[in-house]
Amino acid sequence: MDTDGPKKSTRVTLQDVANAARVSTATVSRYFNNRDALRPETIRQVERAIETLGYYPDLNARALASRRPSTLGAIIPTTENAIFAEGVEAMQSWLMARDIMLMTVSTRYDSEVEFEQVRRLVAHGVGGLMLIGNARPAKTIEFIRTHNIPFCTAWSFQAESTNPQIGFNNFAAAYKMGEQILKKGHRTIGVIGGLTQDNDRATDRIKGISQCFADHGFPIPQERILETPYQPEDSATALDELLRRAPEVTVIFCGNDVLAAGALHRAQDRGIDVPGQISITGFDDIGLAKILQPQLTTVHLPHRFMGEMAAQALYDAVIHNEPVKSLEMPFSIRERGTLGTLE
Amino acid sequence: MDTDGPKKSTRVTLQDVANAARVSTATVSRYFNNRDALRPETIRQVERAIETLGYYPDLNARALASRRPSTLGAIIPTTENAIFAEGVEAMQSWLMARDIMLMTVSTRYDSEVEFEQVRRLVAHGVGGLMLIGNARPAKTIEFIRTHNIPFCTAWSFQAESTNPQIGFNNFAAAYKMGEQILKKGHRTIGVIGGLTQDNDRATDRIKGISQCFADHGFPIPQERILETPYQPEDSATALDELLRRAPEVTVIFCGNDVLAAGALHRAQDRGIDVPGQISITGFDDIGLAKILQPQLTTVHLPHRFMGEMAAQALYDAVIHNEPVKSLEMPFSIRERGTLGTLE
DNA sequence: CTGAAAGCGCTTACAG
DNA sequence: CTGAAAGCGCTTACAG
Repeated sequence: MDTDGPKKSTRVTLQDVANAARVSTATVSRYFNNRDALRPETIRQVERAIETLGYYPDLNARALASRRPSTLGAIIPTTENAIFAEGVEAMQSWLMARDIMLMTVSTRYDSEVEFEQVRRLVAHGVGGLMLIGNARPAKTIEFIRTHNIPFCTAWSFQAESTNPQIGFNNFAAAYKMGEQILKKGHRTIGVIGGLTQDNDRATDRIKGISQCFADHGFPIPQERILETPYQPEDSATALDELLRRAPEVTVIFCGNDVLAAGALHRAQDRGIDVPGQISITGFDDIGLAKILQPQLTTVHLPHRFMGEMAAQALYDAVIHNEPVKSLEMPFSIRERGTLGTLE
Repeated sequence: MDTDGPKKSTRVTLQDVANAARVSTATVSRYFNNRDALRPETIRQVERAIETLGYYPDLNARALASRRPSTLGAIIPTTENAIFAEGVEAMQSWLMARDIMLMTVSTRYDSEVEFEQVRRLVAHGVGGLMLIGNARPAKTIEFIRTHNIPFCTAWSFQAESTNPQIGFNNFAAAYKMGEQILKKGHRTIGVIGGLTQDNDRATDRIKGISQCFADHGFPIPQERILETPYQPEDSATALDELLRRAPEVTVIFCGNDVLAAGALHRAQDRGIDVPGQISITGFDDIGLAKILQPQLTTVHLPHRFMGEMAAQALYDAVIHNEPVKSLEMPFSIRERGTLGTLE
């Protein structure tokens, strides 16, 4: 089988294939990268050698030699709930079909951790980077630009941002949900939003619902707007606090589905009928929204589509050297069970 | 700043640092890998050069040259619900603290996809691999062994398996849940399990609950055991079917929390009180279990601990050349709201 | 159409 | 303690 004396490594290399096929490594390389340049007969020889040796190229070595990266990075706030999972999964599938690996890491909603993750991924040779949202210390984007790495942000689209963005208008989506809530007759609203620090999605969603109610003549008092970490327990606590401060609210706008689930759970625990006594709305439309009882009325987002578009934008940037262009994604309100009509 | 003429690449390399520090690349390399071998003064020179140039090592090139991998792979059935997310997240954190990147990919519960993912990760140079469970076509493990890649399986621990496993005994856990159910007075049970094809967790859980009820004199008729994909909708459909076949059941053992959530949701939709009229149990104790109303009685697993142990086992194997040793993890029953006492 | 050779960014015996 | 040189597994002008 092995006619060239002892091999030290267990790994089958290009060189091994070249020896077996009695051609140069350049030719074997061309088999993978420029097959048209080879004679049919040569192709067959190489093919046979690859087959019998069970050769698989070392993609890192290829990336190093060709200066064409084989990995991209996605940095998301959390992997532990489904908010980003579906989009990232779609992104990964799209890229894998093109032989690019997506490295996904999380920040726990901490912009310092995010910065560390950026450096780590760059050190690991990612050719492009997707980040979530636009709010973060300037040094992070500076670092990425300095290293000349194509990037985009996602899950947010802000006219005022200079980042390439594949996202949606969180302000407008929250505003629209506000109109829906108003249409149902609600006038007295509470808000349980995510922490707005370095989080433009949380910020814009709170701004959107606030602006909407203000525009319609029902400005939301500051004490009815709560910020909380993204854990169901935190949201449950926030619900208690909100009801203490303003027992008169008839509806609670939550910054995402996880917060809505926590609030719903606590309300039901306290014997409050949803939506009979209090309505609750979510945001994101993750799988959870349809498992809850009643199902969540929430903002639907095109998670998979957004992931694929981000993948494509980065791919074109890294492989075809195109600039990453922004793309605004649509959203819509999904009316389900937790938003009731008043009187 | 740059005294050595024009640079083509934008990337700062070891060579650049060596030039700036007026030492050889070997010395700069030693700064990272064998600092003790350097004079304090040399260290300072190199440090300064690194600082001013903003140098970060290319970890792939390092891995190539040192034959020490910088990445590990985790292949899990799905990233879209939280079943594996917490464990993998813990694994990733543990490895990152040691400068190893974890590449996570999913199989959609398809063992052919899993095989493809193994090849892909190996091509991308992972030094070790974690797979979920022990049931899969033989070629997958053969491929891994042929390539001499350390691996372990997780989320399952079977005495009869020859794989290195960092997992728990699914059979015993299901059996224990069965005892708990019996203790509550239930005798007529239905089962909604996951698809058992190439899935030892699903298989062992069904076996465990079946054995338990049989041992206690209440064997479960075949038609009261349903297998279904892991989507809440599938589970909802399964509940309907189960209730059609056997309206007399007082409790439903579900193969995991997502299935339990789907069954719970459908039951409540049909106006069935849980646990008043029907009890439901889950498995895994993911975050979801505590958001549902009532909260799920389920099997608690040490997700984070299991992830960290898998990380450590693989790390020791890859870096210190130790064999991967199996480890059986504990489990426990979490009594919450969905399992009621019969009369 | 194909090969010899240089090079991608590192590490590591081997000398001194 | 430090450097010159070979090598990790690939790709790609450059010749022919």
